[in-house]
Amino acid sequence: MAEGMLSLSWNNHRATFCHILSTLREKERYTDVTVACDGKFYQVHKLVLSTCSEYFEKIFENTPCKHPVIVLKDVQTDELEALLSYMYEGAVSVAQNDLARLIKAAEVLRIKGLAVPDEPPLSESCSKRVTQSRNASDDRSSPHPKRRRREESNTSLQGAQTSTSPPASPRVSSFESEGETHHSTSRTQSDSRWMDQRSSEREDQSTDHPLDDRLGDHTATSRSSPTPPQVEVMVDETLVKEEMVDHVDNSQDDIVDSGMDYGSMGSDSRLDGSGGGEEDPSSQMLPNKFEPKINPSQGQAQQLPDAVVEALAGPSGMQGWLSGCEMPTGFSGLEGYSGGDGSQDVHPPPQGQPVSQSQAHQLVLLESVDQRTGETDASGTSQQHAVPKILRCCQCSYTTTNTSHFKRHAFRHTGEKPFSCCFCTYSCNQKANLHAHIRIHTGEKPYACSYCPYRATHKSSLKSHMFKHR
DNA sequence: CAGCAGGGGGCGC
DNA sequence: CGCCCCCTGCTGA
Repeated sequence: MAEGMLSLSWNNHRATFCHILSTLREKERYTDVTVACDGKFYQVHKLVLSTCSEYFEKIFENTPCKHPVIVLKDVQTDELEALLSYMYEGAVSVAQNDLARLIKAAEVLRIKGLAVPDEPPLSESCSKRVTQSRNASDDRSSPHPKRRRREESNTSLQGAQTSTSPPASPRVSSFESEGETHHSTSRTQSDSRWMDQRSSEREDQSTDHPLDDRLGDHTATSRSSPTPPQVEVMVDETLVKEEMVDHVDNSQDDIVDSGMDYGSMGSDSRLDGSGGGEEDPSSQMLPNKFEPKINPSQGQAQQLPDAVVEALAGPSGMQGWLSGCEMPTGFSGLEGYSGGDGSQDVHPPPQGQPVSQSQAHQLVLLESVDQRTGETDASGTSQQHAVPKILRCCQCSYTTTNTSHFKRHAFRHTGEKPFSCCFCTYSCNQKANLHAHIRIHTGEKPYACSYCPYRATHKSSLKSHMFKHR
């Protein structure tokens, strides 16, 4: 269900991080190492130093004390200051005359990106974008990881960072490029942008979902089967940093666990919702065809009362948010009473999987009752009588003769809300309700009072308003 | 005011 | 007969 997974990007993450790091250094907050150089002391952070230099990293590994003092002898203060600025900010301005001296110091300290090839945390795609943003003169950039590996295989790390070779460009160039890239792909100030972003993120997904689509029949745009997260994209190289899909997977695992808990909780506590008290005793007699076939925990779900079922569907609205302006992710055709009309599950079940058809049956058990004989017919095949069948919900006392209403009612128990607002996270199970909801975004107030300028979004509001005039 | 859910009726197959 | 739309009323904030 890749459609339900969103990749959250902090637009200015790198810039913010660098800025905060520099600020912390200026304020000497959280510093845990002192670098002494030519009589001067610099309060810095192990994390930063070890990140930017394996030299420092090894020093800290072999220095268990909490706040070591590192005395640098072969480095001058201006060089150290430049290198610190480089490490904290990713960039430093240096006079051309001082460049060789700075590189020399960087070599001594094995500063990544300057004297030592930096590790490639960037994804390949990200690297490509960075590369594309560079001009020809940017050959100074850090060696490409693959090329670097070759070099490392032939020479020592020290040898690879030859002083004769041009100094690797500071990572800041990469940061800036990445930052711009993220800006272009992750702005989420509006849901429409979010839609665009998501559609652009998945290049293979060519279908946009304009409002009309959303308001229209979702069958045409629904996805019949959930697709796994974009793992194949993640496995390649190191996209983890950017896409965070692995985190989503983990969260899904968590959801699985919680779902199991919910299931056991529901079966134990029997929190009776609205339908509990009025539940038809006959509903307890489950036809064999509705016996749970998936696993025990899912079978428990079928016994859940409305409140629990709806809680399983997710009270936070996150699912709706996850679906966002996308089409609902999971697709749950409620076989037997949905008629394959493209009912969609925007509330993924706690297992992190869309409600399968069989699962849906487990969530809501519906049976038809012959009005004259009173015989139940779960398969809905007793049509030899002309009289309308009474469709009775097994989860509550709802009865109707209208199959459409019956199916619609089933949404209440399955938690399906196929109609999602393209302006916010709201979703509902009736299109008309979505229309009414969208009025709060559009400001439309179609119901005008004929006696005063009052206008209402709901006709019932107007009706109550009209009492004032009577 | 906004959300929710059920009823009625038109329309097409 | 089923789908879809609109209407309506109830409820809670």
